[in-house]
Amino acid sequence: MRATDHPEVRALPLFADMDQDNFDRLMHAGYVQNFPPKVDLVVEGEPADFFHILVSGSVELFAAWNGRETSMAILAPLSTFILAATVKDAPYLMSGRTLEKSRIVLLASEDVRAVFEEDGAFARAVVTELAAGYRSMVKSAKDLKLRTSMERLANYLLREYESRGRQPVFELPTEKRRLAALLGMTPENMSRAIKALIPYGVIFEGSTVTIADVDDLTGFAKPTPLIDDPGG
Amino acid sequence: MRATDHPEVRALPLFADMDQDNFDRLMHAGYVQNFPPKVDLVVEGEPADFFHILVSGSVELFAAWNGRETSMAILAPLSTFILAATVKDAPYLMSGRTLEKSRIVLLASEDVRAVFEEDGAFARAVVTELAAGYRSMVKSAKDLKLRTSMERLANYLLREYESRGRQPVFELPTEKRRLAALLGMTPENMSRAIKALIPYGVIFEGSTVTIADVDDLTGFAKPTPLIDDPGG
DNA sequence: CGCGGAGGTTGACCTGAATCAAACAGAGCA
DNA sequence: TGCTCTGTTTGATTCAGGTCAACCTCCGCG
Repeated sequence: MRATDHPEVRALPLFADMDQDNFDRLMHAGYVQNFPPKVDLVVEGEPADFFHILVSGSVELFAAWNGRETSMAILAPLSTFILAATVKDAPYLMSGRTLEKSRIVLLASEDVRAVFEEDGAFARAVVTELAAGYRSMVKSAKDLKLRTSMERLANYLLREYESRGRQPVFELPTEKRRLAALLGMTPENMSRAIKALIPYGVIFEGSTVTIADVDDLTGFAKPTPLIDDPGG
Repeated sequence: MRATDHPEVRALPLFADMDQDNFDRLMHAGYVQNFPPKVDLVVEGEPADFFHILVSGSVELFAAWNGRETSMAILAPLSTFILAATVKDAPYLMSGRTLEKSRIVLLASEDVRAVFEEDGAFARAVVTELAAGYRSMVKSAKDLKLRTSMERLANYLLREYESRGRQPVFELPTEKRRLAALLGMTPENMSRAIKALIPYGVIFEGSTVTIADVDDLTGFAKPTPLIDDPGG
Protein backbone atom coordinates (compact mmCIF):
# COMPACT_ATOMS: atom_id res chain seq x y z
CA MET A 1 0.00 0.00 0.00
CA ARG A 2 1.22 3.44 -0.90
CA ALA A 3 1.90 6.05 1.71
CA THR A 4 0.30 9.01 -0.04
CA ASP A 5 -2.99 9.09 1.78
CA HIS A 6 -1.83 10.19 5.19
CA PRO A 7 -2.31 13.91 5.67
CA GLU A 8 -1.50 13.53 9.36
CA VAL A 9 2.01 12.45 8.37
CA ARG A 10 2.43 15.55 6.26
CA ALA A 11 1.38 17.56 9.29
CA LEU A 12 4.17 16.16 11.44
CA PRO A 13 6.79 18.79 12.33
CA LEU A 14 9.35 16.68 10.53
CA PHE A 15 7.55 17.02 7.19
CA ALA A 16 5.36 20.09 7.60
CA ASP A 17 7.72 22.63 6.05
CA MET A 18 9.34 20.62 3.31
CA ASP A 19 8.85 20.98 -0.41
CA GLN A 20 5.76 19.21 -1.73
CA ASP A 21 7.71 17.50 -4.51
CA ASN A 22 10.21 16.11 -2.05
CA PHE A 23 7.46 14.99 0.27
CA ASP A 24 5.71 13.19 -2.57
CA ARG A 25 8.98 11.63 -3.67
CA LEU A 26 9.52 10.24 -0.18
CA MET A 27 5.99 8.97 0.21
CA HIS A 28 5.66 7.42 -3.22
CA ALA A 29 8.75 5.37 -2.59
CA GLY A 30 7.53 4.48 0.90
CA TYR A 31 4.66 2.30 1.92
CA VAL A 32 2.23 1.71 4.74
CA GLN A 33 2.05 -1.60 6.48
CA ASN A 34 -0.19 -3.11 9.14
CA PHE A 35 1.41 -5.29 11.77
CA PRO A 36 -0.15 -7.54 14.37
CA PRO A 37 1.04 -7.25 18.00
CA LYS A 38 4.42 -8.62 19.07
CA VAL A 39 6.08 -8.33 15.69
CA ASP A 40 9.76 -7.44 15.58
CA LEU A 41 10.14 -4.46 13.30
CA VAL A 42 13.82 -3.70 13.70
CA VAL A 43 16.64 -5.61 15.34
CA GLU A 44 19.58 -3.91 16.99
CA GLY A 45 22.81 -4.34 15.08
CA GLU A 46 21.16 -4.56 11.68
CA PRO A 47 21.60 -1.90 9.01
CA ALA A 48 18.99 0.85 9.22
CA ASP A 49 17.28 0.30 5.88
CA PHE A 50 14.03 1.98 6.83
CA PHE A 51 12.87 5.02 8.66
CA HIS A 52 9.63 4.34 10.54
CA ILE A 53 6.57 6.44 11.31
CA LEU A 54 4.06 5.01 13.74
CA VAL A 55 0.60 6.03 12.53
CA SER A 56 -1.53 3.95 14.88
CA GLY A 57 -1.02 1.32 17.57
CA SER A 58 2.08 1.28 19.75
CA VAL A 59 5.70 0.24 19.55
CA GLU A 60 8.31 -0.64 22.14
CA LEU A 61 11.98 0.12 21.64
CA PHE A 62 14.21 -2.19 23.63
CA ALA A 63 17.80 -3.34 23.89
CA ALA A 64 19.55 -6.49 24.98
CA TRP A 65 23.02 -7.44 26.12
CA ASN A 66 24.46 -10.62 27.47
CA GLY A 67 21.11 -12.29 28.02
CA ARG A 68 19.53 -9.26 29.70
CA GLU A 69 16.90 -7.10 28.10
CA THR A 70 15.50 -3.69 28.91
CA SER A 71 12.87 -1.35 27.57
CA MET A 72 14.13 1.95 26.20
CA ALA A 73 10.91 3.65 25.14
CA ILE A 74 7.25 3.06 24.44
CA LEU A 75 5.99 4.99 21.46
CA ALA A 76 2.49 6.23 20.75
CA PRO A 77 1.22 7.69 17.45
CA LEU A 78 2.39 9.82 15.77
CA SER A 79 6.01 9.05 16.53
CA THR A 80 8.98 8.43 14.31
CA PHE A 81 11.89 6.05 14.79
CA ILE A 82 14.77 5.53 14.24
CA LEU A 83 16.02 8.73 12.66
CA ALA A 84 19.59 8.84 13.94
CA ALA A 85 20.51 5.47 12.46
CA THR A 86 18.88 6.48 9.18
CA VAL A 87 20.78 9.72 8.73
CA LYS A 88 24.08 8.20 9.85
CA ASP A 89 23.53 5.10 7.72
CA ALA A 90 24.54 3.13 10.80
CA PRO A 91 23.17 0.02 12.49
CA TYR A 92 20.15 0.29 14.76
CA LEU A 93 21.11 0.60 18.42
CA MET A 94 17.70 -0.54 19.61
CA SER A 95 15.24 -3.18 18.56
CA GLY A 96 11.60 -2.38 18.01
CA ARG A 97 8.45 -4.45 18.25
CA THR A 98 4.76 -3.72 17.99
CA LEU A 99 2.82 -3.97 21.24
CA GLU A 100 -0.61 -3.66 19.62
CA LYS A 101 -1.89 -3.98 16.09
CA SER A 102 -0.07 -1.09 14.43
CA ARG A 103 0.00 0.83 11.23
CA ILE A 104 3.44 1.99 10.22
CA VAL A 105 4.83 4.05 7.35
CA LEU A 106 8.18 2.82 6.10
CA LEU A 107 10.50 5.09 4.16
CA ALA A 108 13.71 3.83 2.63
CA SER A 109 16.62 5.33 4.58
CA GLU A 110 18.39 6.00 1.32
CA ASP A 111 15.51 8.20 0.14
CA VAL A 112 15.39 10.04 3.45
CA ARG A 113 19.10 10.79 3.17
CA ALA A 114 18.76 11.89 -0.45
CA VAL A 115 15.89 14.28 0.24
CA PHE A 116 17.69 15.48 3.34
CA GLU A 117 20.65 16.49 1.16
CA GLU A 118 18.44 18.53 -1.14
CA ASP A 119 15.69 19.99 0.98
CA GLY A 120 16.86 22.59 3.47
CA ALA A 121 13.56 22.80 5.30
CA PHE A 122 13.56 19.06 5.79
CA ALA A 123 17.17 19.11 6.98
CA ARG A 124 16.27 21.72 9.57
CA ALA A 125 13.28 19.69 10.72
CA VAL A 126 15.53 16.66 11.06
CA VAL A 127 17.83 18.72 13.25
CA THR A 128 14.97 19.73 15.50
CA GLU A 129 13.76 16.16 15.76
CA LEU A 130 17.25 14.85 16.54
CA ALA A 131 17.92 17.57 19.07
CA ALA A 132 14.66 16.67 20.81
CA GLY A 133 15.62 13.00 20.79
CA TYR A 134 19.05 13.75 22.17
CA ARG A 135 17.63 15.85 24.95
CA SER A 136 15.07 13.25 25.87
CA MET A 137 17.87 10.67 26.17
CA VAL A 138 19.84 13.03 28.41
CA LYS A 139 16.78 13.43 30.61
CA SER A 140 16.31 9.71 30.77
CA ALA A 141 19.95 9.21 31.77
CA LYS A 142 19.60 11.82 34.52
CA ASP A 143 16.42 10.12 35.71
CA LEU A 144 18.28 6.82 35.94
CA LYS A 145 21.41 8.11 37.61
CA LEU A 146 19.95 10.60 40.04
CA ARG A 147 16.77 8.91 41.25
CA THR A 148 15.76 5.81 43.13
CA SER A 149 13.28 3.44 41.51
CA MET A 150 10.43 4.74 43.65
CA GLU A 151 11.24 8.31 42.66
CA ARG A 152 11.32 7.30 39.02
CA LEU A 153 7.90 5.69 39.30
CA ALA A 154 6.43 8.71 41.09
CA ASN A 155 7.76 11.09 38.45
CA TYR A 156 6.62 8.81 35.66
CA LEU A 157 3.08 8.91 37.05
CA LEU A 158 3.20 12.69 37.25
CA ARG A 159 4.38 12.91 33.64
CA GLU A 160 1.53 10.68 32.51
CA TYR A 161 -0.88 12.74 34.57
CA GLU A 162 0.36 15.95 32.93
CA SER A 163 0.32 14.50 29.44
CA ARG A 164 -3.36 13.60 29.86
CA GLY A 165 -4.40 17.08 30.80
CA ARG A 166 -4.20 16.46 34.55
CA GLN A 167 -7.04 14.01 34.76
CA PRO A 168 -6.73 12.33 38.15
CA VAL A 169 -7.74 8.89 36.81
CA PHE A 170 -6.00 7.30 33.85
CA GLU A 171 -4.91 4.01 32.36
CA LEU A 172 -1.33 2.79 32.15
CA PRO A 173 -0.26 2.66 28.50
CA THR A 174 1.07 -0.90 28.78
CA GLU A 175 1.61 -3.76 31.19
CA LYS A 176 3.36 -3.11 34.46
CA ARG A 177 6.21 -5.48 33.65
CA ARG A 178 7.09 -3.36 30.62
CA LEU A 179 6.87 -0.13 32.57
CA ALA A 180 9.11 -1.68 35.18
CA ALA A 181 11.75 -2.37 32.53
CA LEU A 182 11.32 1.11 31.12
CA LEU A 183 11.85 2.60 34.56
CA GLY A 184 14.85 0.38 35.21
CA MET A 185 13.48 -2.04 37.77
CA THR A 186 12.03 -5.54 38.05
CA PRO A 187 8.28 -6.23 38.03
CA GLU A 188 8.50 -7.36 41.66
CA ASN A 189 10.18 -4.18 42.72
CA MET A 190 7.63 -2.17 40.75
CA SER A 191 4.85 -3.90 42.66
CA ARG A 192 6.45 -2.83 45.91
CA ALA A 193 7.07 0.70 44.71
CA ILE A 194 3.37 0.94 43.88
CA LYS A 195 2.47 0.00 47.42
CA ALA A 196 5.02 2.40 48.79
CA LEU A 197 3.28 5.25 46.96
CA ILE A 198 -0.09 4.65 48.62
CA PRO A 199 0.76 7.05 51.49
CA TYR A 200 1.25 9.76 48.85
CA GLY A 201 -2.28 9.38 47.52
CA VAL A 202 -1.69 7.06 44.56
CA ILE A 203 -4.21 4.28 44.02
CA PHE A 204 -3.67 1.41 41.59
CA GLU A 205 -6.56 -0.82 40.54
CA GLY A 206 -5.27 -3.11 37.83
CA SER A 207 -4.01 -0.79 35.13
CA THR A 208 -6.08 2.14 36.35
CA VAL A 209 -4.23 4.78 38.31
CA THR A 210 -5.80 7.42 40.50
CA ILE A 211 -3.78 10.38 41.67
CA ALA A 212 -5.77 11.34 44.71
CA ASP A 213 -3.41 14.01 46.01
CA VAL A 214 -1.21 15.63 43.39
CA ASP A 215 0.49 17.98 45.81
CA ASP A 216 1.44 15.17 48.11
CA LEU A 217 2.85 13.09 45.27
CA THR A 218 4.62 16.10 43.81
CA GLY A 219 6.17 16.81 47.18
CA PHE A 220 7.67 13.37 47.17
CA ALA A 221 8.62 13.14 43.48
CA LYS A 222 10.15 16.61 43.18
CA PRO A 223 9.78 16.75 39.39
CA THR A 224 11.90 19.22 37.46
CA PRO A 225 11.52 20.47 33.89
CA LEU A 226 15.18 19.55 33.38
CA ILE A 227 14.27 15.89 33.65
CA ASP A 228 10.52 15.62 33.32
CA ASP A 229 9.34 18.14 30.75
CA PRO A 230 8.55 16.30 27.53
CA GLY A 231 9.51 19.24 25.32
CA GLY A 232 11.71 21.43 27.54
CA MET B 1 40.25 37.54 21.64
CA ARG B 2 38.88 36.75 18.22
CA ALA B 3 38.28 33.21 17.13
CA THR B 4 39.68 33.49 13.62
CA ASP B 5 43.06 31.93 14.23
CA HIS B 6 42.04 28.35 14.83
CA PRO B 7 42.44 26.26 11.71
CA GLU B 8 41.81 23.11 13.73
CA VAL B 9 38.30 24.37 14.43
CA ARG B 10 37.69 24.84 10.73
CA ALA B 11 38.81 21.25 10.24
CA LEU B 12 36.18 19.88 12.61
CA PRO B 13 33.55 17.84 10.79
CA LEU B 14 30.96 20.31 12.01
CA PHE B 15 32.58 23.19 10.10
CA ALA B 16 34.68 21.51 7.43
CA ASP B 17 32.18 21.67 4.59
CA MET B 18 30.48 24.97 5.24
CA ASP B 19 30.77 28.12 3.22
CA GLN B 20 33.85 30.22 4.03
CA ASP B 21 31.81 33.40 4.42
CA ASN B 22 29.49 31.76 6.89
CA PHE B 23 32.38 30.28 8.81
CA ASP B 24 34.04 33.68 9.03
CA ARG B 25 30.78 35.25 10.10
CA LEU B 26 30.45 32.75 12.94
CA MET B 27 34.02 33.08 14.07
CA HIS B 28 34.21 36.87 13.89
CA ALA B 29 31.24 37.12 16.16
CA GLY B 30 32.66 34.46 18.46
CA TYR B 31 35.64 34.62 20.72
CA VAL B 32 38.23 32.46 22.38
CA GLN B 33 38.60 32.41 26.12
CA ASN B 34 41.02 30.78 28.52
CA PHE B 35 39.65 29.37 31.73
CA PRO B 36 41.42 28.12 34.84
CA PRO B 37 40.42 24.73 36.28
CA LYS B 38 37.13 24.27 38.14
CA VAL B 39 35.30 27.09 36.46
CA ASP B 40 31.58 26.68 35.81
CA LEU B 41 30.99 27.36 32.15
CA VAL B 42 27.32 26.55 31.84
CA VAL B 43 24.66 25.86 34.43
CA GLU B 44 21.74 23.54 33.81
CA GLY B 45 18.43 25.32 33.49
CA GLU B 46 19.91 28.51 32.09
CA PRO B 47 19.25 29.67 28.53
CA ALA B 48 21.77 28.32 26.04
CA ASP B 49 23.33 31.60 24.95
CA PHE B 50 26.56 30.09 23.70
CA PHE B 51 27.72 27.13 21.75
CA HIS B 52 31.08 25.86 23.02
CA ILE B 53 34.09 24.32 21.35
CA LEU B 54 36.78 22.88 23.59
CA VAL B 55 40.14 23.60 21.96
CA SER B 56 42.45 22.50 24.76
CA GLY B 57 42.16 21.30 28.33
CA SER B 58 39.19 19.27 29.51
CA VAL B 59 35.60 19.80 30.54
CA GLU B 60 33.15 17.82 32.62
CA LEU B 61 29.45 17.80 31.93
CA PHE B 62 27.39 17.00 35.00
CA ALA B 63 23.87 17.17 36.31
CA ALA B 64 22.27 17.55 39.70
CA TRP B 65 18.89 16.87 41.24
CA ASN B 66 17.61 17.04 44.76
CA GLY B 67 21.06 17.41 46.32
CA ARG B 68 22.61 14.60 44.30
CA GLU B 69 25.11 15.13 41.51
CA THR B 70 26.44 12.93 38.76
CA SER B 71 28.93 13.14 35.95
CA MET B 72 27.47 12.84 32.46
CA ALA B 73 30.59 13.11 30.28
CA ILE B 74 34.22 14.12 30.31
CA LEU B 75 35.25 15.95 27.18
CA ALA B 76 38.67 16.13 25.56
CA PRO B 77 39.72 18.47 22.72
CA LEU B 78 38.40 18.96 20.14
CA SER B 79 34.84 18.51 21.32
CA THR B 80 31.78 20.67 21.05
CA PHE B 81 28.98 21.22 23.54
CA ILE B 82 26.05 21.85 23.89
CA LEU B 83 24.66 21.78 20.39
CA ALA B 84 21.15 20.48 21.06
CA ALA B 85 20.27 23.29 23.46
CA THR B 86 21.70 25.81 20.99
CA VAL B 87 19.68 24.69 17.99
CA LYS B 88 16.49 24.28 20.03
CA ASP B 89 17.04 27.59 21.80
CA ALA B 90 16.25 25.71 25.00
CA PRO B 91 17.80 25.65 28.49
CA TYR B 92 20.93 23.60 29.10
CA LEU B 93 20.14 20.17 30.51
CA MET B 94 23.66 19.73 31.89
CA SER B 95 26.14 21.93 33.66
CA GLY B 96 29.73 22.18 32.49
CA ARG B 97 32.95 22.98 34.29
CA THR B 98 36.57 23.01 33.34
CA LEU B 99 38.70 20.30 34.91
CA GLU B 100 42.02 21.69 33.73
CA LYS B 101 43.13 25.02 32.34
CA SER B 102 41.13 25.14 29.12
CA ARG B 103 40.83 27.13 25.96
CA ILE B 104 37.31 27.40 24.66
CA VAL B 105 35.71 28.98 21.61
CA LEU B 106 32.34 30.56 22.33
CA LEU B 107 29.87 31.18 19.55
CA ALA B 108 26.61 33.02 20.16
CA SER B 109 23.77 30.51 19.84
CA GLU B 110 21.81 33.05 17.86
CA ASP B 111 24.56 33.21 15.23
CA VAL B 112 24.78 29.44 15.06
CA ARG B 113 21.05 29.20 14.46
CA ALA B 114 21.16 31.96 11.84
CA VAL B 115 23.99 30.35 9.87
CA PHE B 116 22.31 27.00 10.27
CA GLU B 117 19.20 28.39 8.56
CA GLU B 118 21.23 29.60 5.60
CA ASP B 119 24.06 27.14 5.09
CA GLY B 120 22.91 23.71 3.97
CA ALA B 121 26.31 22.10 4.42
CA PHE B 122 26.45 23.34 7.99
CA ALA B 123 22.90 22.15 8.66
CA ARG B 124 23.85 18.69 7.42
CA ALA B 125 26.95 18.66 9.60
CA VAL B 126 24.83 19.67 12.59
CA VAL B 127 22.57 16.72 11.85
CA THR B 128 25.52 14.34 11.80
CA GLU B 129 26.84 15.75 15.05
CA LEU B 130 23.46 15.54 16.75
CA ALA B 131 22.83 12.04 15.50
CA ALA B 132 26.20 11.01 16.90
CA GLY B 133 25.37 12.64 20.22
CA TYR B 134 21.98 10.96 20.36
CA ARG B 135 23.47 7.58 19.64
CA SER B 136 26.17 8.02 22.24
CA MET B 137 23.49 8.83 24.83
CA VAL B 138 21.55 5.71 23.84
CA LYS B 139 24.70 3.67 24.31
CA SER B 140 25.31 5.22 27.67
CA ALA B 141 21.74 4.43 28.75
CA LYS B 142 22.14 0.82 27.63
CA ASP B 143 25.42 0.61 29.53
CA LEU B 144 23.69 1.83 32.68
CA LYS B 145 20.60 -0.33 32.43
CA LEU B 146 22.11 -3.58 31.22
CA ARG B 147 25.42 -3.81 33.11
CA THR B 148 26.63 -4.05 36.67
CA SER B 149 29.08 -1.47 37.95
CA MET B 150 31.99 -3.87 37.57
CA GLU B 151 31.03 -4.61 33.99
CA ARG B 152 30.78 -0.90 33.26
CA LEU B 153 34.25 -0.34 34.66
CA ALA B 154 35.71 -3.24 32.68
CA ASN B 155 34.18 -2.00 29.45
CA TYR B 156 35.25 1.55 30.17
CA LEU B 157 38.84 0.37 30.52
CA LEU B 158 38.62 -1.51 27.24
CA ARG B 159 37.25 1.56 25.49
CA GLU B 160 40.12 3.67 26.83
CA TYR B 161 42.53 0.97 25.79
CA GLU B 162 41.11 0.94 22.26
CA SER B 163 41.03 4.72 21.97
CA ARG B 164 44.75 4.85 22.79
CA GLY B 165 45.71 2.47 20.03
CA ARG B 166 45.75 -0.60 22.28
CA GLN B 167 48.66 0.41 24.40
CA PRO B 168 48.57 -1.84 27.45
CA VAL B 169 49.64 0.92 29.84
CA PHE B 170 47.80 4.22 30.04
CA GLU B 171 46.75 7.00 32.39
CA LEU B 172 43.20 7.64 33.56
CA PRO B 173 41.96 10.93 32.09
CA THR B 174 40.77 12.26 35.46
CA GLU B 175 40.44 11.39 39.13
CA LYS B 176 38.84 8.13 40.11
CA ARG B 177 36.05 9.82 42.03
CA ARG B 178 34.93 11.52 38.82
CA LEU B 179 35.15 8.34 36.79
CA ALA B 180 33.10 6.64 39.46
CA ALA B 181 30.34 9.23 39.03
CA LEU B 182 30.59 8.93 35.26
CA LEU B 183 30.19 5.18 35.51
CA GLY B 184 27.30 5.49 37.93
CA MET B 185 28.90 4.34 41.19
CA THR B 186 30.45 5.71 44.36
CA PRO B 187 34.21 6.15 44.78
CA GLU B 188 34.20 3.40 47.43
CA ASN B 189 32.49 0.98 45.13
CA MET B 190 34.87 1.92 42.33
CA SER B 191 37.78 1.09 44.60
CA ARG B 192 36.30 -2.35 45.17
CA ALA B 193 35.52 -2.87 41.50
CA ILE B 194 39.17 -2.12 40.74
CA LYS B 195 40.28 -4.84 43.11
CA ALA B 196 37.73 -7.22 41.70
CA LEU B 197 39.28 -6.81 38.25
CA ILE B 198 42.75 -7.94 39.35
CA PRO B 199 41.95 -11.60 38.53
CA TYR B 200 41.26 -10.48 34.97
CA GLY B 201 44.71 -9.00 34.53
CA VAL B 202 44.04 -5.35 35.30
CA ILE B 203 46.61 -3.53 37.39
CA PHE B 204 46.06 -0.09 38.89
CA GLU B 205 48.96 1.93 40.26
CA GLY B 206 47.64 5.34 41.17
CA SER B 207 46.16 6.67 37.95
CA THR B 208 48.19 4.32 35.77
CA VAL B 209 46.34 1.34 34.39
CA THR B 210 47.94 -1.76 32.92
CA ILE B 211 45.88 -4.19 30.92
CA ALA B 212 48.00 -7.30 31.32
CA ASP B 213 45.63 -9.73 29.64
CA VAL B 214 43.25 -8.19 27.14
CA ASP B 215 41.58 -11.46 26.23
CA ASP B 216 40.84 -12.27 29.82
CA LEU B 217 39.36 -8.83 30.47
CA THR B 218 37.42 -8.95 27.21
CA GLY B 219 36.02 -12.32 28.19
CA PHE B 220 34.65 -10.80 31.34
CA ALA B 221 33.53 -7.45 29.92
CA LYS B 222 31.87 -8.79 26.76
CA PRO B 223 32.03 -5.46 24.92
CA THR B 224 29.74 -4.91 21.96
CA PRO B 225 29.89 -2.27 19.23
CA LEU B 226 26.24 -1.52 19.99
CA ILE B 227 27.28 -0.08 23.35
CA ASP B 228 31.02 0.45 23.24
CA ASP B 229 31.97 1.66 19.77
CA PRO B 230 32.63 5.39 19.93
CA GLY B 231 31.50 6.01 16.37
CA GLY B 232 29.33 2.98 15.55
C1' DC C 1 60.83 19.71 56.89
C1' DG C 2 56.55 19.30 58.63
C1' DC C 3 51.88 20.48 58.03
C1' DG C 4 47.31 20.45 55.87
C1' DG C 5 44.05 19.02 52.76
C1' DA C 6 42.17 16.41 49.02
C1' DG C 7 41.74 12.16 47.04
C1' DG C 8 41.92 7.26 47.78
C1' DT C 9 41.37 2.94 50.33
C1' DT C 10 39.49 -0.14 53.76
C1' DG C 11 36.29 -2.11 56.92
C1' DA C 12 31.75 -2.46 59.08
C1' DC C 13 27.30 -1.93 58.30
C1' DC C 14 22.89 -0.84 56.05
C1' DT C 15 19.55 -0.56 52.44
C1' DG C 16 17.55 -0.69 47.89
C1' DA C 17 16.71 -3.75 44.68
C1' DA C 18 17.24 -8.40 42.45
C1' DT C 19 16.27 -13.13 42.83
C1' DC C 20 13.78 -17.20 43.92
C1' DA C 21 9.61 -19.38 44.90
C1' DA C 22 4.90 -19.69 45.38
C1' DA C 23 0.37 -18.19 45.25
C1' DC C 24 -3.04 -15.47 42.86
C1' DA C 25 -6.02 -13.06 39.27
C1' DG C 26 -7.94 -12.37 35.03
C1' DA C 27 -8.53 -13.11 29.99
C1' DG C 28 -9.19 -16.21 26.29
C1' DC C 29 -10.78 -20.45 24.95
C1' DA C 30 -12.22 -25.46 24.72
C1' DT D 1 -17.69 -24.22 33.57
C1' DG D 2 -13.24 -25.07 34.12
C1' DC D 3 -8.56 -25.01 32.00
C1' DT D 4 -4.42 -22.71 30.73
C1' DC D 5 -1.51 -19.05 29.97
C1' DT D 6 0.29 -14.79 31.20
C1' DG D 7 0.87 -11.18 34.16
C1' DT D 8 0.81 -9.72 39.02
C1' DT D 9 1.48 -9.92 43.81
C1' DT D 10 3.58 -11.51 48.06
C1' DG D 11 7.02 -13.34 51.06
C1' DA D 12 11.70 -14.94 52.07
C1' DT D 13 16.20 -14.41 50.99
C1' DT D 14 20.36 -12.79 48.80
C1' DC D 15 23.26 -9.53 46.80
C1' DA D 16 25.10 -5.32 44.80
C1' DG D 17 26.05 -1.20 45.97
C1' DG D 18 25.58 2.86 49.14
C1' DT D 19 26.75 4.98 53.59
C1' DC D 20 29.52 6.02 57.41
C1' DA D 21 33.77 6.30 59.63
C1' DA D 22 38.54 5.75 60.05
C1' DC D 23 42.81 5.85 58.08
C1' DC D 24 46.20 6.25 54.61
C1' DT D 25 48.93 8.45 50.87
C1' DC D 26 50.38 11.77 48.21
C1' DC D 27 51.34 16.40 46.94
C1' DG D 28 51.67 21.26 47.47
C1' DC D 29 53.12 24.74 50.28
C1' DG D 30 54.56 27.54 54.20
